[in-house]
Amino acid sequence: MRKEKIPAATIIRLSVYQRYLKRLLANGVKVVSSSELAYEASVNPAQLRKDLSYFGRFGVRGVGYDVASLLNTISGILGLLDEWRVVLVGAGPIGQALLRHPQFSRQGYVFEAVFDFDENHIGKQLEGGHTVRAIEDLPKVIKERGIQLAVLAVPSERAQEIADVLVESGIKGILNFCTTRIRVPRGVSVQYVDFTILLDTLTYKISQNNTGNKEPVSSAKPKWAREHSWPVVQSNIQRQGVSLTS
Amino acid sequence: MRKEKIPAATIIRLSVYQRYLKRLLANGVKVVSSSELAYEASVNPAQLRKDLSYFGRFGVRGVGYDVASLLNTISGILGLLDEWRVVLVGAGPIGQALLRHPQFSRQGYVFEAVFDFDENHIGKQLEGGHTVRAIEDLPKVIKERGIQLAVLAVPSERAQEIADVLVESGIKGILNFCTTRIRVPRGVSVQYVDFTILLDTLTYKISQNNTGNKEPVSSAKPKWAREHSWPVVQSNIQRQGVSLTS
DNA sequence: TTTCAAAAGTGATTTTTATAACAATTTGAA
DNA sequence: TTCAAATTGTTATAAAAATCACTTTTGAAA
Repeated sequence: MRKEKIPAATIIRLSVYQRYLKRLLANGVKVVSSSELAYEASVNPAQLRKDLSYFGRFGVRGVGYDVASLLNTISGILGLLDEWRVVLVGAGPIGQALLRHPQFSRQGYVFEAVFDFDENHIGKQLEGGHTVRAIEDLPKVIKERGIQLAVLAVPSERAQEIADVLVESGIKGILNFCTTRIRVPRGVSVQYVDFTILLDTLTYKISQNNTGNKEPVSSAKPKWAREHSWPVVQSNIQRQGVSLTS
Repeated sequence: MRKEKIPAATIIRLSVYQRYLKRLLANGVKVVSSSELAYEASVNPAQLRKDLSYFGRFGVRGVGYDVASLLNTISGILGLLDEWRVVLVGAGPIGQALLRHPQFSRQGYVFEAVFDFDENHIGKQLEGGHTVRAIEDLPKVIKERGIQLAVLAVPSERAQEIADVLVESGIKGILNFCTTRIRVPRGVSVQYVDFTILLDTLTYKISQNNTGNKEPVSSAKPKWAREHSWPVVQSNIQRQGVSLTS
């Protein structure tokens, strides 16, 4: 079960499972079955078991998974047992909104420093106690503190230029809110957050439906839904990626 | 070439192609080859040609694609030739940042109204001339103006509840910034924007690299990169989805 | 004209991913 | 003890998607 190539979609699903496991744990649930957890995450239970099987055997047959222990296992796989420090580049509306987004700290991400190249922003105090610093300080801060993650929220025209600086300084992962594909060397990963692409896929679907060009819908209830008699809302995570990684 | 099932990833790539075509057009480029455009979008040129072939034949052999015409074609496929009106639910930091995000209007999306259930927000004037309205007004506004798209940026606990209202009111597509999977009936689509999931995939990769558990890297230059002698930075869009649609 | 290089379109093939199906294990009740 | 129900782990199968490799078309230079 080792050594096999692990689908990118599996990692994304692990993150979703992790989130629901946290909620179960908070609710005092001790044990969960693949069917239950898969239902929460809107995936096929066989998929969930398969996803886990890439990494080992964590359940008890006939019983299910221990919530606390599976949560810990998945967090470990994702590398989330420790805190991750992140630099934010770009203190515009999106950047500032992210600083205040509770989900980041809840998941163990800590914004260490904020940078911008706009003279008007530099030196400004932001909510949360961050002071906007000049891009020139980036390499120093990243190297000194050994930071590996960056959130990139600058105007798209400057995305590549900043990405180069980040990579040069030792950043290993970039969460990119810009609308340009950036190029990074092997060993550095990029994930894109691209709202309008997603909206475009929605408009595509709506347009299809409106023109009567309906998707061939398999109206039958999928077999796995019958494992339990839950209402079917097939909103699978399959193929969700947004990978764009390199 | 019609009637075939169209991969979700194809639609996402169309959106990426569209964006680069816009830039080419703005730069006065008249004609582009599949290799050039594919390089910009970081995909395999055969992939691009195949993506287009689902919808028709738009190029000229030996020549390439007319930029203006292909842009128009793709925009039409995606349903982007008209303006789309959107309601925003949730006037928190993320929601407000989105209102100010230029990419939306550039792509033809117009925020028609903003809603929140927080008494402290309701009635507040936001930059851009929007006044925050109470959730109670949602159904009326959506129905009266025939709005089909919604951006959902409320606290996750309330996501499903609001989604139900949106669906009930006639919304056909939801861009969901909440961290809960929402359930919607067939005919309604959902796209998830989930920052921390993406960060988690970055930490996974970084952790892998750090533990020496490297991905099996195919060090050879992919064949398609040899079509032109460009430097290879394999950051494919393949499998990017974030679909989670229903 | 003829020839050649460029480049689209597409069927065939390969790769990747998801699903199904079932044997193995566990628990608890008869 | 034995049996039945629950539920995992995993192999086999199917589905989906990406890539290749080849054919066709075009335009331009010789």
